[in-house]
Amino acid sequence: MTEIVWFKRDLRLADHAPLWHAAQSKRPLVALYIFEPDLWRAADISPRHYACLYAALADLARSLHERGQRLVTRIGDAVSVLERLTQTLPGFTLHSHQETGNGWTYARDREVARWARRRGIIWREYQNGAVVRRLASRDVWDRRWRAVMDQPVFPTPLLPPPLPLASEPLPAPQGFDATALSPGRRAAIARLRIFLSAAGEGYARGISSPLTAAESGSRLSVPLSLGALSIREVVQATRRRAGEVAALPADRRGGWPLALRAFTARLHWHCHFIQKLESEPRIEYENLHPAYDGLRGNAPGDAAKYAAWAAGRTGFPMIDAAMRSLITTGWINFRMRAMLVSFASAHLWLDWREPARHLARLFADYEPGIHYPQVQMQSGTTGINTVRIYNPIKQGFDQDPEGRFIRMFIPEIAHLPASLIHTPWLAPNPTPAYPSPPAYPSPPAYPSPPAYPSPIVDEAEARKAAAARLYDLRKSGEHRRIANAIVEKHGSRKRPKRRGQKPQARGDLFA
DNA sequence: ACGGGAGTTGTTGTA
DNA sequence: GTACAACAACTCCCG
Repeated sequence: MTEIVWFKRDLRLADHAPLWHAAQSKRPLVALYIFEPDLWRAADISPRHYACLYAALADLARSLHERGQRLVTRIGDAVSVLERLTQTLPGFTLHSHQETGNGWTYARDREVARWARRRGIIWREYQNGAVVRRLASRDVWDRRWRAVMDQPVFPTPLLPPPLPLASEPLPAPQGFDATALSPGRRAAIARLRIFLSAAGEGYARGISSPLTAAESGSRLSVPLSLGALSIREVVQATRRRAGEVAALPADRRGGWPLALRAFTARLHWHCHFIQKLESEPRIEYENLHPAYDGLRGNAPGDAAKYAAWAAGRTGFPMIDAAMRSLITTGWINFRMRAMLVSFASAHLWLDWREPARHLARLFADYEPGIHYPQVQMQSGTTGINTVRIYNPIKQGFDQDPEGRFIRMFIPEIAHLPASLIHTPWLAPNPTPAYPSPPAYPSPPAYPSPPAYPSPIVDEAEARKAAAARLYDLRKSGEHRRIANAIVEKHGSRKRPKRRGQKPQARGDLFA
């Protein structure tokens, strides 16, 4: 009898319930990763995800090796790979975390479950963080989150020696350097230390502007999405740091109390959002609130608008800089993500599904359980959140007053002064802005980049039209009736602000 | 952690 | 010193 620990998006050895329990049996143990070619062809998955995964797997393999074990990699769809393993390992128990992934992994898990039942193989699935499978009610969810995070982490168990099983080598990733995103566990732990000891002090202040967010944010989203760190490990490390800070004299605490509070709140929302997709997987494909069905996405110019948005060529500098930055680095801060979605869904009045898949492919830290609830929230299709339409010009003035971020990613307008860089269409000579052609006739050394486009919509007009349509829809009693049911199922149970407001579940950003 | 307008309060400059 | 306009800063509310 053998224990197989199937690693998915939980690429670590510590705080790993499946590995811990499998190791307690003292039976032979196989640490398995299955490379599933079909998954990597899905519309929301891209080579940059693979580059990150590959780095985190390499780290995992190294850790297993140091503990006298080995990572076994196999290629194929999960059921065939497992079926083949039954020939070498006649009896085994399969251990893995419950995965709240995309529709593809959900379907795959159901096939694996069916296969395991048919073959009489036991598949033990362990809860992932505070995300509860078959959650009956949101009412007790917060308390459960706390209980999970209060539990000590599972230590890395002692592992038995590996079985002589061959690995199939995985393809090398291409075209994306994941190093700066610290995908693997060692890099992630190093980043966590720096964040909690130094970089994170400006967290609350720094995460709004794309100029400062990369340094003052935790930069842990990629390793968290791959499970190279568990949320509980990060929560507990943050609590330990909060204890240290509290022990300092009040005038030596600096920005830390605020920073750590804000960070902890986000760690809490991490599971909170994933729970929404776990409870209602259809929101990857369908509007949470049906009143928005068919509302957008059937106008003649949509394809061109989408293409301009997706390439960072809308003519709105802050939108385009954010998109191009994301394309280049695989990461952008939360506010810019919200702005990008809001612009596609409100100003351009596009259905959120294609934009969501585009962003999923670009976000190296793509976490389906966070992505789809967030996209729907910023698109207004949850029906329970206040409509939030970002003005990209205002965001530019607020978050990048001097235009430094814009200049980094939009060379076409880098020459404009700060007073014009957020509204290049107001510049005296909006189109060319390129050095006049050289006097000699030979072909130019550098292909001259295309001119920066004019804005593809009128900002104020588009925003007002979108707001009017959304608010109009929300007026109906039918809309409200359904929204109340949605709040009951998904809404945060945090108390509303004091001052004797109605004690109902909040329908705001955090719901 | 939406934006913008209206209304309110606070500050400054001027006669 | 007082009166008051002009304007900034802030809160509240609604789409």
